[in-house]
Amino acid sequence: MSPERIAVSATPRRRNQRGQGARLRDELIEAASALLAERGDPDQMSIRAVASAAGVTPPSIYLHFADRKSLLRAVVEERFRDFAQRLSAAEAAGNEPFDALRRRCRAYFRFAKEHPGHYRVLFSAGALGPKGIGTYGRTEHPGAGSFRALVEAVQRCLDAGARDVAEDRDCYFLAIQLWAWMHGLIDLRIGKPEMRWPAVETLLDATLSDLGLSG
Amino acid sequence: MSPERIAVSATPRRRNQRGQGARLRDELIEAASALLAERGDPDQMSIRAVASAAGVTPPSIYLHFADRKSLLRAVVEERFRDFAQRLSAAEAAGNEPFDALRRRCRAYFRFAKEHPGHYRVLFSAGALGPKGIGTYGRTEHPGAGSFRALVEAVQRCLDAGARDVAEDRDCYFLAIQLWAWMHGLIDLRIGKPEMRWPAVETLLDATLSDLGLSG
DNA sequence: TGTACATCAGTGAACGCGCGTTCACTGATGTAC
DNA sequence: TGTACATCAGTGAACGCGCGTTCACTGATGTAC
Repeated sequence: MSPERIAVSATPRRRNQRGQGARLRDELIEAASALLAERGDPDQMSIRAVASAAGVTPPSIYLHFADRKSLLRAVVEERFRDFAQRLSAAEAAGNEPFDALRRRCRAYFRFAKEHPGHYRVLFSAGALGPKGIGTYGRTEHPGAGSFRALVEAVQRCLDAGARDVAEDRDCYFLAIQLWAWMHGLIDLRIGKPEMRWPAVETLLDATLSDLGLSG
Repeated sequence: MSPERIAVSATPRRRNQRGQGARLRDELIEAASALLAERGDPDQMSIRAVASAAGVTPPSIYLHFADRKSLLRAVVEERFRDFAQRLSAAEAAGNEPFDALRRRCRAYFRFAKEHPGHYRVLFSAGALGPKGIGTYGRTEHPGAGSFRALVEAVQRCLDAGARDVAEDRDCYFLAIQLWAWMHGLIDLRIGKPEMRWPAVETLLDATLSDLGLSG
């Protein structure tokens, strides 16, 4: 019954060779990632559950991470890296600014659909409670780069002649509007799956058009 | 140190008079509401914390609620009622459809700003985990009425001549766009307070205009 | 009017659980002489 | 080549904690006779 008892690997795991102890670090991050994907809640990523999923006893986690928060932080950074890379790759496949922006947005929705647990951990308000990751202090937030990339993608659309009705809105303002809208749609869909939701593609095209960011 | 030990009322509470036992039910809902407002996470609303806040021992909660989930459900319904009433009252102060819709939206943002903890419990994806409230089954979701009211407010704008460029979008589609956008903005602001956010009023007016729903 | 009794609004102690973290340890493997 | 030793990658047991829920109980208050 107790979830930590569920063995993930049938083979009970062989101790790493001398000098290869750091491998466990990666295995722990991977196991913790899987737990977050499945549960979608950082509180559920317990030291004991991660250890069990990695086929190891709880104290061995402390050989590689100072505490639970450090492990969580490492996992979140890893997931943000993956997220950023997917979106950039998708955008790069576009051959002009409007297409590129649209591809970036579609990749955003795709990530959320394929990894809803991770999406929630990265972006939902609930992820940052007293037991969450807390503040990042003076180091940059691991998702900041992706937001900058979105702002730049919007700017390229403006440069290409979007919103030709002269407006007082800059790329930052428009990026906030677009991001908030995408996030809200995703978060509400996760939280209220019983509602009747129009297709994401249709909604995205409509919104890009409303914002004056379609070709 | 243990949070449940923090006495909320200095006077240790007097037992209700005979026949007035049901009063504790309301006191428990109120205490639980305060906890949710403060913590913003249903998992933090523990039986023991609620009991302590109400000045009562944990088992007495079971005199009025079958289990933790029932209590949580009762609190959420209460908060949804308050939410719906505020938004309707705000909308009613408008004298034409565009103004009414705008007032409804502003009241939505106001509720989230004044009660961020409750907002998260009502609307954020994180609120519905395995330990959350779960599904409402065949009874209507307690927030359904508010969404219908938004759809109707949008429809009145359409009737009043919004989006005169003939469009294929109906009031439901537009309400989804608007709601997703409002929710995303609120949820991101709660989760990423370190970012530079434009004023909500400015953003709302821009978005209503983009959607063709301003007068 | 007085008293036995029923009811009501709770209480106190206990249960088994999973949690983060600590500490002393073990046993295999490599290295120095 | 053989052996003592150091190092490394973990383990096993335990700590104190808060949790949801249960059970038998208590003591004040109203009611029947």
